[in-house]
Amino acid sequence: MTGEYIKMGFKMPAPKRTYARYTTEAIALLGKMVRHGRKQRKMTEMELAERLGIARSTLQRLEQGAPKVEIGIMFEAASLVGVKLFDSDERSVNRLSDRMDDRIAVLPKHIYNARKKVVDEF
Amino acid sequence: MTGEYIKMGFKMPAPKRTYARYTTEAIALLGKMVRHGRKQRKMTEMELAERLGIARSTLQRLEQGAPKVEIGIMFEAASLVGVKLFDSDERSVNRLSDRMDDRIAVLPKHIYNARKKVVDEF
DNA sequence: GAGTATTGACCGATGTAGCAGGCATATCAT
DNA sequence: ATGATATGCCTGCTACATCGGTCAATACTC
Repeated sequence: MTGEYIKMGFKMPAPKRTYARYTTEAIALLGKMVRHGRKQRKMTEMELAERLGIARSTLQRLEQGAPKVEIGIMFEAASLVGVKLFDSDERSVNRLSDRMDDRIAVLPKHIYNARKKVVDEF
Repeated sequence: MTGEYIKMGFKMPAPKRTYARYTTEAIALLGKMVRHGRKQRKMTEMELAERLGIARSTLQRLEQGAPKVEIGIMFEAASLVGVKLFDSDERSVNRLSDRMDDRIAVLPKHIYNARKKVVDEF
């Protein structure tokens, strides 16, 4: 029979997560921008890490483009060294956020898909 | 005397991390864009979560703008629902990445700050 | 050149993000 | 109206990201 689950007495090792190349490169680019911005401002890794409240090792992973750093840390680092997210200032981000709310409000609250027939036949 | 450290016999609770308002709102905006993109494509939370290989609860935190989601997941989600990071396509990101390398190569490898006199005097 | 700060690369311990799952509510199709 | 599905919100468990540290190599100042 297909489609059944087997109850294991132990936890299976987590399948390694994969990322699309575009994702990987976007993160790497952001990391490089942070590094560039940091050097332009003549900050050492240690200084920036301290201002961010993180360990130097974490900042290193961040600048190297590790996909598993907290987005909060990454964005905070970026803005701290002068990398503009969204190519707009704070107010613009605010307005964009509100406009997104409006747009979402227009869409249906729930999404209903074509009923999936889980008949599992052939 | 000031500036001394006191060795505690136990570990102090981690000081809660704070984020600049700009950071918080930038993340919230990205989350809303993901939600908007998902609904436009008529995907349910469950569907998108499965395609991303994450739990629905994680996707919810992501769309709500939680600062502690992995940047890899956030970016993957964004590109999966059609949110362009960097306002450019994949090739452009590649070129930008290379150009960042060039720019960084021009800067000094190490940053040397004015010697910090840790004399702790007054 | 000597001296020193920065960086790159590791590593063990531990707090915590993500996961799995449950339940109540909202909102869609019929 | 009724049933079905999606969403909001919550909780305990576990793997792993972060922390804090060390060491060697680099490359800056003087």
